[in-house]
Amino acid sequence: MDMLTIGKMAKLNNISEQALRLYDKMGLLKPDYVDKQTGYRYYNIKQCARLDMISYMKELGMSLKQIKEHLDRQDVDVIHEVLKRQKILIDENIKKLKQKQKAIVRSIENYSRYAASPRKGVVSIEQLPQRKIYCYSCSINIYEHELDAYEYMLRELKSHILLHDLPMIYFCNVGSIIRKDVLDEGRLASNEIFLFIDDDFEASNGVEVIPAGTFACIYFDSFSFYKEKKYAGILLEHIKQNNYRIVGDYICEVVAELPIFKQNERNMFIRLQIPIELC
Amino acid sequence: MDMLTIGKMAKLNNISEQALRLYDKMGLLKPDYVDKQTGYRYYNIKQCARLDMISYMKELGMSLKQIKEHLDRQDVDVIHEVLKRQKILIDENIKKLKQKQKAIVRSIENYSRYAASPRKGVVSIEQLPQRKIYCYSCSINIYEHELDAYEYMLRELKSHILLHDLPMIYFCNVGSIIRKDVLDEGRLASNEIFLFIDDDFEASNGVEVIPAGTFACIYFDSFSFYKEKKYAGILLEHIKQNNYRIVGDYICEVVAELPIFKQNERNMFIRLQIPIELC
DNA sequence: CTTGACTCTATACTTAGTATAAGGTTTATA
DNA sequence: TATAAACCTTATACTAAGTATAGAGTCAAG
Repeated sequence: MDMLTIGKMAKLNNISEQALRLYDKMGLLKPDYVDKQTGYRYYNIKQCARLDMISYMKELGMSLKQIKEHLDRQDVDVIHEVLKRQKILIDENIKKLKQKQKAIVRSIENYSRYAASPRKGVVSIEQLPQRKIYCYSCSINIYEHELDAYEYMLRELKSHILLHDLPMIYFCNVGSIIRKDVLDEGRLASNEIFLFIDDDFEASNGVEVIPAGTFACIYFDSFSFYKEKKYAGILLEHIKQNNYRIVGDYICEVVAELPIFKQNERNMFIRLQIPIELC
Repeated sequence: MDMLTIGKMAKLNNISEQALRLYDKMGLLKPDYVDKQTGYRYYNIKQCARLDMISYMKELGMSLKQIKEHLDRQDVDVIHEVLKRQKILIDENIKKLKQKQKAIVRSIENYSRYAASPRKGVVSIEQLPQRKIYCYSCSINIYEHELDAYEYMLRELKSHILLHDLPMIYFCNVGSIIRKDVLDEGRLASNEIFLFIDDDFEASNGVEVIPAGTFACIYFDSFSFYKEKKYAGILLEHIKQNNYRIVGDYICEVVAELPIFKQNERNMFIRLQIPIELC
């Protein structure tokens, strides 16, 4: 019966010597024989079985502590149970990753749009697809306040997302909405902000559809409500001049946020959009 | 302009105070103002923008160090690049998780089979579906050696798996195969072990199909080649007695491995199976 | 007998924080 | 104005699963 030194055991199992020493110290895998004089560890090849079981359980997401407990308890049914639990976890994980993936794809599209956007401050007519949004009503009219209030509202929205276990990645693509009737009255007023969400998003409450259609759009950098009012003015004036008919709600979309900060302030790339009918 | 204490800033952003102190120390997010007398940190609500960006980048899988570097460099294109990189990573991740999920489902089935298996040592006739295996040839005839050699071979296989970047989870469902011609000569000899793999497994080399069909099976616990020979004898004798015709390779499948160790040895639940035709 | 490869223990370090202690500050209440 | 509650400070230890390193001892081959 040949004994394996720690180095050979490690190489054989594609694991580090330190890891084996750690397992020894934890009592997870004691060497078959330890030389009392030198402290040298010697392993039996058959101990690979236990090492396999350890890495299998590790792969299933158990901590070394948990693994030790179960192996100590000689618990036959552990694996079956862990497998079942793990299956559920992985299902959830896959679902979350897919959601995240979609949000990332949308983000990528948005950054491309930013890079290839029409000239800032110039009105463009665009065909936009149907989009789904998740609305959140806040206590104040955001156009009556300044950026501080907007930040507070975003915090509210973020807490709301967290509370409802929505993917945080949605948070990077927000917007605000002015309802058509309010706009028709010539007012800029809103107490609604929203997130763009996926088509297959499941939630009964607060989900709304922005229909596909023709939109008059205008792009600008950075943000203040003063600036938004200015560009909204240009956009509305253009619509009036061209005799377009407004057929839906006004949308202010944060297309992308830039990781550049002046005085710690948000640096956003905005697209205002109003659905129209060409008469 | 109201200033936020660390506690308020933390609560507003669903983050711990310690995390904020850490970000301060790292230079990732310095408070707007620090009282020199008391050391109290005071944040501006607008700084939430930077905190949002930090958590967004964190969500995208960047370390705090990386985030700091990019924010310090005022790097506009980071996000676009990180997003693209992240998309690829997530794709891979999803693929791996799906593979793992399948292996887990198979493991669960196997454990159920173990729990509800026919009496040990009794021959049963079973219809088995088509299965795909990934064969690995080893240098020796495994039936001429003892368990030590088998363990060494498993190590070889494991390294092979790692090298070819196959999911390690396959490793929990292995087997060995005795080719029909060898069996027909009345010999128990093999230098092939294999892994059961998924239907959609992509690899041109070494992949083989075990056709669906009727199998004579026998189950037993634990393992030694001596024991396998004994049960193989019972199985073959049964086949001869009943005048069945052997129509394919002999399979020794490790249905499940139990996390119970005597003298550090592997404790396996085995199913021997020989494809037959009822005459 | 020496050299090189190997092993030992002990300690520090990693990440992104959490937990806690001991002490100072602010704010609300009595 | 006194005091208590709530809050803030720094410093240290801890988490998980190791990795990296130093300094000293051991083994095997030539």
